[in-house]
Amino acid sequence: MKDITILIVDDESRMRKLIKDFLMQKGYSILEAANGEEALKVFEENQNKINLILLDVMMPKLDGWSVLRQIRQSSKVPIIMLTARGEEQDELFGFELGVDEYISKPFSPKILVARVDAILKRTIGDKREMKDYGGIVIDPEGRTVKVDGKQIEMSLREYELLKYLVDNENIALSRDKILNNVWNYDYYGDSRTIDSHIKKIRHKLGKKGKYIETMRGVGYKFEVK
Amino acid sequence: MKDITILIVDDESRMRKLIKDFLMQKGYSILEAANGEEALKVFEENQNKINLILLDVMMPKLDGWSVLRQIRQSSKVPIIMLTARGEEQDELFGFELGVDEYISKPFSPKILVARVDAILKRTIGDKREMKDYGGIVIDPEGRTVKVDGKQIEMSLREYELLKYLVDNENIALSRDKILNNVWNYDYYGDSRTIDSHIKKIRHKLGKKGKYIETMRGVGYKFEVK
DNA sequence: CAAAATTATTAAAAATTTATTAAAAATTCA
DNA sequence: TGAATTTTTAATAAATTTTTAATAATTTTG
Repeated sequence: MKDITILIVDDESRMRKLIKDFLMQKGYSILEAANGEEALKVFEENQNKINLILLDVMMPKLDGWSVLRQIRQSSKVPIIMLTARGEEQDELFGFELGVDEYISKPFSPKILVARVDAILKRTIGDKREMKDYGGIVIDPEGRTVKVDGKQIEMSLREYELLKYLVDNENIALSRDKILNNVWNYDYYGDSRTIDSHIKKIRHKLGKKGKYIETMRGVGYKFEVK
Repeated sequence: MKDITILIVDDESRMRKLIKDFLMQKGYSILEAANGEEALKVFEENQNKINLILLDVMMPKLDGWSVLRQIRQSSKVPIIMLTARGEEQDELFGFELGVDEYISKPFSPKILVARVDAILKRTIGDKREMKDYGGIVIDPEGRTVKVDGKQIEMSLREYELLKYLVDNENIALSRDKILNNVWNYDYYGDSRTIDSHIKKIRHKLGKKGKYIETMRGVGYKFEVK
């Protein structure tokens, strides 16, 4: 699961900070808004990367319900409402508008994190980050490589070497650098071993093997041509 | 829908009746208890079929907190606490003890029903959900594994290891990660022990054993092929 | 252009990693 | 406690990967 962003909307900065700290600790990226208007602005600007919204009900300028309604016109992003006690009568109303969950203040951080996790799990599942380098698709989580949609088998060193090359796309890498990064720092072997692997990788990549360019006297470079 | 049973614990019979009427109307089965002691007795006798408890805090003989504590020693059944206004300061304390939700009196029946529905949805609703991984069906509640409809016996470690693998479907898991997650963090043993278990699991899965892929130099990966 | 330097290719040796098997140790359960 | 089961260890076999070494091909340089 990679880079999940949560928007926290609350007028109390102390509350925002509290929630932010806990969620960041769990590895989530955070965006903040201090009122309804700001929330809509931030949401609009980052719509594509926001995975969940924590939305306070009681806020100046534009309250949570209004924000909720606006957002629901264009998005199904999961929303958790933060309600102060005594606002319960509105809850039913909220469910109809597509609120996914309520958390009433004061709440324990544990509860908050648990609910956030639960909702994200059932909405995003796993959003994996696969990169496409001109038809070479690498899935780092699954450690797989596909060329034109067909998976190819790669050994550990082959995979790591290819990964290192594509991670440094368009950058010429010296043999030394490659050895230090793909092999252990204390590797003493022949630097010819790189060639062997490059050979095999190129072969497995087929036509796209030419993306690995030989930099004579230096090393290699990955470049989509 | 399966027969869902809710235990209502409150010393006021009028209150019990009110809640009961609404919930029965929604199709739930109801059990009642008029005080803490009775609640524990009823719970013990019907533990297996009770899906949720509505628990009043203020009661003679044995108050709600004590009942909560007792029940939490043996069960994770969802519990909603009914608090009178002014008891809010105890809530944080309650969440730590495993309270799922609070509703403060007086409340609207609609709210009550909405919360009950919401909690049941996320507890029974998705928990009973068995997952099917290409013919391997896992029921986390029953801790059972079926392959092509036939149940297979699995030891603790085998089950946990398989569960960890399928929970991380399509993700390559290093031996370290596996050890840290399936075994204790302080496990010092040989990492070869993983192989032994993998061997056994694969054997038990029969043809589908090949879903557990060896990631040479890394670890293993579960992938339905 | 020829020699030198560098990389590609090939095949085989060496090293590493995993699978398998069986037995020992630990744990559970009646 | 003792039997049964589970888990771990250990040893060996098997499979795969990595490295090495030797030769060929290519590029650079004087």
